[in-house]
Amino acid sequence: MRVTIKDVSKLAGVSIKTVSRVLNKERYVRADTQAKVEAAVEALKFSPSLAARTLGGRRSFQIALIYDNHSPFYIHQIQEGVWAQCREQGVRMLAQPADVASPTLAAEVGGLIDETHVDGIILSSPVTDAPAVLAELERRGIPFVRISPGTNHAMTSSVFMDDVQAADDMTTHLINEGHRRIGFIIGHPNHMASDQRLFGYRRALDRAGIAFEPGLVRPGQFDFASGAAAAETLLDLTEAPTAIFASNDDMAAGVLAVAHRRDIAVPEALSVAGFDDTELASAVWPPLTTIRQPTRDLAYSAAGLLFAEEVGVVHRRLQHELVVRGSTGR
Amino acid sequence: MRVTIKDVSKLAGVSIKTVSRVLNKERYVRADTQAKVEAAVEALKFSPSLAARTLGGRRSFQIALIYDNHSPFYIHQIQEGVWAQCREQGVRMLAQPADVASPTLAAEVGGLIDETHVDGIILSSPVTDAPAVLAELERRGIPFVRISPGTNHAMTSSVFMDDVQAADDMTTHLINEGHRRIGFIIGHPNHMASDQRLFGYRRALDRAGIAFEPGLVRPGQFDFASGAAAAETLLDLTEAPTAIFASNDDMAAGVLAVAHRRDIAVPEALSVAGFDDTELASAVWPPLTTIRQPTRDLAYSAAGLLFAEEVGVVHRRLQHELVVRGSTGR
DNA sequence: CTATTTTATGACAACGATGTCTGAATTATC
DNA sequence: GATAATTCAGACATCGTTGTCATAAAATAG
Repeated sequence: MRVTIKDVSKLAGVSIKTVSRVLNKERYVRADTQAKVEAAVEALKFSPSLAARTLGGRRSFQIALIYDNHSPFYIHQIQEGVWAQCREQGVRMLAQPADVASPTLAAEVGGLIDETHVDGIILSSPVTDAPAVLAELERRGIPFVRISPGTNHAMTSSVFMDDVQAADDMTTHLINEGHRRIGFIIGHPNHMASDQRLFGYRRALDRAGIAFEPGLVRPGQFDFASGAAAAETLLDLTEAPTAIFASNDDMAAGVLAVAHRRDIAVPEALSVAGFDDTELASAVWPPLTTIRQPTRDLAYSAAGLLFAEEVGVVHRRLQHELVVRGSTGR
Repeated sequence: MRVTIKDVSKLAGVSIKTVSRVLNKERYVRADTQAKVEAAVEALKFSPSLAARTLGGRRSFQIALIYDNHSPFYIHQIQEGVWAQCREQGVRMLAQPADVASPTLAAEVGGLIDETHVDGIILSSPVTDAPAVLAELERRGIPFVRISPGTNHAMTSSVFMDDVQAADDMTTHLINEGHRRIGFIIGHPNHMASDQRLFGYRRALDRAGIAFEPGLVRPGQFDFASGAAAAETLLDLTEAPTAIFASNDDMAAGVLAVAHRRDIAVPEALSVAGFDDTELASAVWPPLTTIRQPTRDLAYSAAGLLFAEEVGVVHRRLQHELVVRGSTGR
């Protein structure tokens, strides 16, 4: 049979309430009592039932991570970061895929909260910017933190990086290498970061006095196929770009593939840049010059904010980094 | 305040037990009573508390997926598949990273079960073959299903593919393309599949009457870096192989990178083959000839077996497929 | 038409923790 | 040394469901 708090209390010779106190590190427990209880917990290998703690108490020791992002790398890093923080805090993580386009998303999130009583929620882009979800969460007054939201005015904490500056950095890097015709592949329209990266690209061009050419900008979906498709049309231009900056690594890999197929030497004839520095960036040839987005740290940090009490609303910006590898140059 | 079963019962004009009956699709509820209850549930947007159901009842409506696999692609597909099945069954999935090398793993799994009361567990390779974990699960008598276990004699269900045959198929394919010196990169030693793939490679060579050369076989870790390192040593041989078969796509990507760096044309001067057909296989250049492992389906199937009652122990083999792309040929 | 079985519903205890309240033991204060 | 404040520990209600049992109503059997 299951080992319960009752068994522990019996073995330790104290009341169940005292065991509970030790478990929750409450005040007013004598050191020797605590030691007795801890010994009993250890001896019985007791793990308290989350269900009972949730039902009886005010906490559930669970948080949910809600995501809708089709880059496995990205999700993996996000999960990793949140999970690491949860482990430190002794809290379970519920990973919940979602579909931002679904009209029932807010209701589903509400149902999740009712069912699981989660103590808080981490929202990953693009769910960070689904108005219905935000409204639902605010209505319920449940704590939540957003990772890389597109809008910063919400009355809730967030962690993010400066997408505009990062895209600016990358574009400037390409300009400094002598490129004047730089193609750009936009990210998935659901993600606000897509606009910001485009904006950073334009800002860098402006500063360098290079005219913006709409023909050099193509839409994408953050996946390999759309990156390849965009590359095809860009390289078909009579005056093709000498560099292509894709809004994420997956699309940059698509560009590389097209370049290889057409026998265009990278970086000699075409420079290719990505964004995110996921595992993919170093798994392709040549390895991608990219922006190291501190994805795992963003996630770790976000979960940290969720647990930090009394800190109020925090908007924490984490530093990105330009990682120069073999895919750019002249 | 939270909507509880009491509110529903009040609105529907029945007892809470009757609401519970409807929720659990029990027998002996009149059709009109059922309709009344369902209407009330709908009107109040009631979602029953998992904690209370778990505590009061015999089920927790949760299962856990335990994995320790460092290929984000693979994990992603596994999670996807299990999650899809859980969604259909109205059950939550707890994704739990683990470290097979940790001496406390079995205890951690035990703690997880005690804490969450999960109804069942999905084990993904290599946790499928951690004796301490298997013993712990069997001791507790909790249902579990293994995905791609290395050993088949356990008294519990599993889903898998024929790794030996798959590796044999790939090797045979390379032989048919005219290759006689075929390098092989072994997978991570923790994974039983690594041995099986090596065995398939040898079996195909034997059948074709090609002598096995230990020098053409190198150890790997299932990651990019180890694949690249193995490729370096293989290509340094005085009589280098004309084809390299890596035990997974990540390592094959490493081989490709080395080939590119050394200006070895793929597939003209060197054929490269992978295994798994993850997203990576089509994101590199040239796209990898590989074995399509039905990872997502394996996971989906595994979760299905967990929920299927009364079927007893089932060992289900799913079909693999040789996917020929641009990285092999002559 | 009565006895029996089947169907349908409700009352109430139980699950295993935490929260609240109460009181005893210890320490601090004057 | 008496009183007040603080520390420590236990009794008991409570959280929101499901399981068990009792029993009423309806269907079936004889």
